[in-house]
Amino acid sequence: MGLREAKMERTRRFIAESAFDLFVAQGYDDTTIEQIAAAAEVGTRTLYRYYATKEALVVSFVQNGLDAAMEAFLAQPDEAPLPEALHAVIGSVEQTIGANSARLLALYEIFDKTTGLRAGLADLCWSWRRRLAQEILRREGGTGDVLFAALTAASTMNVIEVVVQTWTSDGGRADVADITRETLELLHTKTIPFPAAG
Amino acid sequence: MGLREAKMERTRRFIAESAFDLFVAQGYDDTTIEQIAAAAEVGTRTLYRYYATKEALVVSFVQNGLDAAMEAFLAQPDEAPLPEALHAVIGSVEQTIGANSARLLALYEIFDKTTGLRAGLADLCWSWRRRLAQEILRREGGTGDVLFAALTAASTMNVIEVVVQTWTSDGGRADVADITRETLELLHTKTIPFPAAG
DNA sequence: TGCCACATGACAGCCACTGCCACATGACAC
DNA sequence: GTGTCATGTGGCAGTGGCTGTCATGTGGCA
Repeated sequence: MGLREAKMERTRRFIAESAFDLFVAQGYDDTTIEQIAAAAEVGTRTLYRYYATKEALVVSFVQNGLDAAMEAFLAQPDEAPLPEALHAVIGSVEQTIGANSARLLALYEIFDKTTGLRAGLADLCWSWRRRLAQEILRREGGTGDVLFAALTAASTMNVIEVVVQTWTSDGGRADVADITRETLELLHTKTIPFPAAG
Repeated sequence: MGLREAKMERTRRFIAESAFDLFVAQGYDDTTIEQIAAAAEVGTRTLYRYYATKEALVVSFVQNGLDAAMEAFLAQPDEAPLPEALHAVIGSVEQTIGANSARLLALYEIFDKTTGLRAGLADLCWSWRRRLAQEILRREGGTGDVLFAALTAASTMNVIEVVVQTWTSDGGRADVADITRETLELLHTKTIPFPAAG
């Protein structure tokens, strides 16, 4: 990697960090792009070359975690049983939470206080879920049914949501491993009451 | 209902219609609020009193359909079995599709061409799903587990998504009843491969 | 060292959205 | 009908997110 790319990567990270700090300190809505750019020591035009929207500055942190989870899934060989591959996803999430607990708590506080950010988060989860469904379909040989893949992906996303939600609402005190274990156990004890076909 | 409220309701509808027509004719991004306000014969300031954001002008149509579906669920007595209540939701969606086929197709074309609208739609589905999970939890006496409610709501939302997706991607030619029947049948033939608890 | 590609940042401008205020118009009492 | 009040309406100025464009500066490479 050349000196140029390295500097850009550093700048990219610094911008996100600066934005994050400002959001925590004075809230998302009350922070302007100009302030972030000033704190990150770049022009506003440059900032927009790194992050397309203000929302992206917040969402990028969650995106990084979800990207890692997707990579963990793709790292599993296609021959491995699907539940095992999905377990790798959950494992990646556990690891992400463990490695960024403080930041995650602050992050979810920002999301909580800023209703306008919910859409961006929902969209991110939606895209990720869609992507996972595609990959599941590919693993199954491309001949599997779409609904099965969609439901499986949705369930996985749901586990992640519930785990993160439980963990954060507890203030991050509980052990993530305990929460996921309990959540996954619940998954096996209950069945979804699907409505009957007309 | 007084003369005043009636006029406001008419205005409200007329604004959404005008916006919809413009979006179809020249695209979402290329339509300004001023144009919509002019077409609806109101001031821009007034328009914002009816719809908080430009996005809301599009999303409101989907929202109406989801609202009806939620009402159909709530109309079921608490004593009715859950699958039956959920079936009422699907039924409501079927009905909505049948009664607004032309508009729905145009609507989803707008969503397709405008990537920026995806977030609003995802957020809407997210809120609805969350609400449904709450109501399921309430039906079960409030003592049920959160994950079960969340998964059930997610599955229901998934069925709706898949049905609508299948129907629209077919150009609205197929019979909605056939699609839902096949979708619900699939739900019973496959089980989700939940990962094992750690 | 000179050239090129490209990252940067300043400036002007668009447009979604908001606060504020004057005005008009239903609703209601008399 | 008429006065009065509550409330819907719309204009105007302003904020801030975001974009196109262009001159400038800097790393990369011959």
